[in-house]
Amino acid sequence: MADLDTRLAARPLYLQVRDVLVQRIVVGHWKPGATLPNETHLAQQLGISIGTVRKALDLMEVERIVTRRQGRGTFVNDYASAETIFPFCMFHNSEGRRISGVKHGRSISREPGGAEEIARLGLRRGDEVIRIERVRTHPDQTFMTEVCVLPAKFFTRLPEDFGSYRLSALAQLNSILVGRADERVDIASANAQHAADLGVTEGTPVLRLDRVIFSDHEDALEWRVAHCFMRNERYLVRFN
Amino acid sequence: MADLDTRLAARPLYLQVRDVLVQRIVVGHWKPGATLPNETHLAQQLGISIGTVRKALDLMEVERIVTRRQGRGTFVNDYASAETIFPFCMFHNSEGRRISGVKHGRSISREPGGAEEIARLGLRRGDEVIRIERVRTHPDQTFMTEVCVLPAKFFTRLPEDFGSYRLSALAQLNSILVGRADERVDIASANAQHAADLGVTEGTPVLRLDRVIFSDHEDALEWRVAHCFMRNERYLVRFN
DNA sequence: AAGTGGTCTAGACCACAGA
DNA sequence: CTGTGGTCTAGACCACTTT
Repeated sequence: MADLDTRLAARPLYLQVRDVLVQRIVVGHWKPGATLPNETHLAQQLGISIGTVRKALDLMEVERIVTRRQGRGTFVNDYASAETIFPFCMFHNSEGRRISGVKHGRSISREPGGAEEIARLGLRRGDEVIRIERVRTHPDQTFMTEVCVLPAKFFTRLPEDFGSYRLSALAQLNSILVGRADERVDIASANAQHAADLGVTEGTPVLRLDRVIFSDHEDALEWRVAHCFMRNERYLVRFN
Repeated sequence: MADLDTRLAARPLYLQVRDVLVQRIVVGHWKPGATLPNETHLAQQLGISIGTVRKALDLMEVERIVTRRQGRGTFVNDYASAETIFPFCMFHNSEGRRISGVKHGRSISREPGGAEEIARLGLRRGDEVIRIERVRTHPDQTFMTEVCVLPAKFFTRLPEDFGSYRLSALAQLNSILVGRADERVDIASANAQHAADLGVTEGTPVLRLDRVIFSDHEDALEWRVAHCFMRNERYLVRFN
C-alpha cells in the first residue's frame, strides 16, 4: 500500500490513487506523451486491486489528464502540442473549421497588480502580475486584441516566445492543471487602441470577452479581456 | 436476460441496459421525480451483475437523466421543475445570481418552414415548423427578444402556456432527450422590431445569440435567434 | 502471439438516510 | 435498524493493437 490509505481515510482509495498518479505526472516522473505502466503493473505496485486503478485512470481521462486506448496503453496528455483545452469554445471560419489565429505579442510587463487585477485574480495587495498585450490575426487581418494578466507567482518558468503562449501549455510547463473558465460576453465600444489594432474606426461596437481561467485548485491563473471585430470569423460555443 | 444481449452483440451490455432503462423513462414507465428500483433489484430483474447495472446508472447520471443519492436511491430527473439543462450558459444579474427572466409570448404560428429554417434544422422541404416570438424581461425591462423555430414533427404535445415553454420541459413532455447545443455569438444592429422590444433606438448594436439545440440522436430540436441589450444583466459562459 | 485496455461477474464491506 | 448507493476486491474473458 506504500504511502496510500491507512484505512478509514476520509478520501476514497481510487481518489488517493488518482492524486498519486497526477502528482507523478505533474512533477515530471511521467512526461507529456509518455506511456503509463499498464493497469496490472500499477495495481501490483500500489498493492491494490486492478479495478481501483481502473477507476482512478478513468477519472483522469475524464479530467483530460491522460488518454486511454484499448490495445495500446494509457498516455499522458501533451497540452503543448494538442488543442485539448476548452475544445468547446472556439473561433471558427465560415466553413466551420476551428481557427486560433496567429498570436502576435505586443508588450510584456511585470509589476505589482492594480486593484482590479488583484480582485479578479484573487491576489493580495503587492502581488506581482505578468501583463501581456497581443493581437490575433487570421488569415491576414487582426480580428482580436487582448490583454492577459497572470499572477507571477504561478509562472516561474516562461518560454522564449512568451508573447504567443497558450495557457494550457504554459500551465503544463509550470506543473499546474487547468480546471475551468468563466467568460462574460458583452458589447464594448472600440477605443483608439482597439480601433488601430482591429482596423476599424473608434467607437465601432466590438465583442468583448472577459474571461478568468482557474486551476484545478480554484486558483485564478489568467484574467483576459479580449476585444473582437469579426469579419470572416465566428465565435462558437458548444454546450453539453 | 429478457430481451437484452444475445451475446456477441456489437453494443456492450451496460449500454444496452442504459438504453432499456432510458426507454422505460421516456415512455413514462418511470415518470419524472420517481424512484427507480434499487441496483440489486434491477440486476436480478435483468439477469445481470450488479456492477453492470451500476455502470449503466452512473452513465445515466452523467447524462443528467437520473440523480443518484447514497442512502436514498436513484431518481428520474424532472426537467419541468429543475434548471438542470445547460447550467453553464446563463444570464446573471450584477451580483452573479442566475436569472432566466420572465418569458412573454408574442406570437405563435405553424406553417411550412422557410429555406433557411429547413437548412438549419435539417428538415425536408415542406416540413412544418412551429415559430414563436417572445421577449424576456428582468426585472421590469426587456433585455432579450427571440425567435424560436421548432420542427412540428417532434412536438405533438404542447402545453397551454406554450409561449413561455422551456425546451427541456417541452422535450420531456414529448419523450425527447436533449443532447447538446451550438451557439454562435456576434453583434447585430437592432432593427425596428428589436428596438421597440428592447427600448433602444434603431441601429443600436445588440448581442446576437444564434443557437441550435440537438437531441441525443443529433436531431435539431430548436433554432433560436436572440437579440439582447444588457443593462444589469450579464451573459456568462462556463467551460470545464 | 503477446500485451493492452474494455467488459462482466460475484461478492464483501462501508457510509449515509430515514423510520 | 433497514435499505440505499459507494467503494473495493479478485478474477475471467473479450476486443483491439502491435510485433
